[in-house]
Amino acid sequence: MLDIRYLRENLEEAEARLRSRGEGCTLTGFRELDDRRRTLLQESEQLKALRNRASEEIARSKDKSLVQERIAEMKEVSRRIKELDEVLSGVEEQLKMFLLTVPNFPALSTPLGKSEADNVEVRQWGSLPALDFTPKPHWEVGEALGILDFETGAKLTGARFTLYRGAGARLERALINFMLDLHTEKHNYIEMLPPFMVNRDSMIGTGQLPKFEDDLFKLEGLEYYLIPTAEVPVTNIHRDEILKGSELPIRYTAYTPCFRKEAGSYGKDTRGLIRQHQFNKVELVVFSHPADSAAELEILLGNAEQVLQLLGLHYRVMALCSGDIGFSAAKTYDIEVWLPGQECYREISSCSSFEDFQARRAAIRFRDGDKGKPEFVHTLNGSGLAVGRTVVAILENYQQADGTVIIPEALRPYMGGMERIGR
RNA sequence: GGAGAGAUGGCCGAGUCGGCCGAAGGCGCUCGCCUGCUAAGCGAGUAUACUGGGAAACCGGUAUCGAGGGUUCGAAUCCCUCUCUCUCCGCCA
Repeated sequence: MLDIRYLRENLEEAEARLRSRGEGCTLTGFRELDDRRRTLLQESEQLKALRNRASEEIARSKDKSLVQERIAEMKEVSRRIKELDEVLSGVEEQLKMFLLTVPNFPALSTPLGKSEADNVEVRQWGSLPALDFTPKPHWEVGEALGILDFETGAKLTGARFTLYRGAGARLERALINFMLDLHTEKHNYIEMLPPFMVNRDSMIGTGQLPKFEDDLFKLEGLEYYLIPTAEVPVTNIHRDEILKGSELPIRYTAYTPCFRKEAGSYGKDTRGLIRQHQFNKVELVVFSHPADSAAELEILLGNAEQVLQLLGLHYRVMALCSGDIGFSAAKTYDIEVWLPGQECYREISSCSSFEDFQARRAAIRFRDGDKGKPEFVHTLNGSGLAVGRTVVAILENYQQADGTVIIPEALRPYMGGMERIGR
């Protein structure tokens, strides 16, 4: 959510900043709604002040006829207040809905651009694997090894669900543990295991709702949603709290499955593990002092990159342009891993700073020292990494001519010493 | 699922027959005093949001005692609904 006072005082500037996200991001109607609200509020509050004074007078006064007169007057005042408050709460609801559906401002350091094509490559790490045969896509590798079973996944549930078997299941679990250990032991994150369903307030807090309901799985008969990312429960841990400035930055990591409807992606990435309705992810979440959030984003990105480096997987880092960053994000880096079987880079992590956008929605604040006003923290998060896509990258990059897959060294301790997945 | 108890400020906890209750008291915390040091003691302060005024310090108004609604001139206090927590029984990993 954007700062309503900033909008009030800098509406033109605000619109200009939003415009870099593309068409359709306007603030039309804000001024009128905001003015209307304040006019109604002032009138209502003045009447309430009058009523409070009269009520006190009634309580103290011994003059019966004066009391009767005041009561009669206040009866009318109360009726008027009720009328005003009904209109007011309607206007406030509209204003709130409006504010909740306006996206974040892109950060100044976010490159300007209209689409994915305008994203900027920041760096590459490693090099393309030298394979002396034609690499296969991971679904072929995985099916041939009997470790990925798409057909049975579809039988059990439907399209975009996969059954992992044997070493495949083990590989997924190994990666989760490897990532969590890395982030907790080397990068100072505290491990969390949150609920995989959250309520509506949590979804509003991080920005999934009210605008993106279509992407979420909702439980029948309950206001609970399956989480699309651990970002939601983990960021909301501190919803409605005032943290101590000295506690910041707070770093949490969490493994969770993620559930996404992937509405509007019909026909896209239909084969393999790339786009599933359910996938595993290890997430990194940081609550930062506002002054440090830019530096924290670089640290977070580095922590995610470390996973790929230890696994020896070639990748590039892209700075997303203003037209491509997500609704809540001010700045986003995507890490794209090289997939030789498909001859392309694919997103395996997305690391973002939301600045105070989520903090304002979720009321996550901090106070420096003991006096001083509470301020909104900055929130950040990133995948560290998407586990299913890491399996994809390993299968494609470490496949051998004979169809077996070498297990990256760093992962072997987590695979019971296994060095290679064969038939 | 059945029966009962509860939800008050950072924490504990009071709140009488509805008014003088943003809310006693204690703890904690902050500042000051005092004492070789520490502990103890003494004094003062210590919620948040919205809103009006002001360059600001700050001053005024409104709201908030789990959430929402109702009764009333007036609700932490009375009534209704919901949520959550706890205890007992049942069931269950």
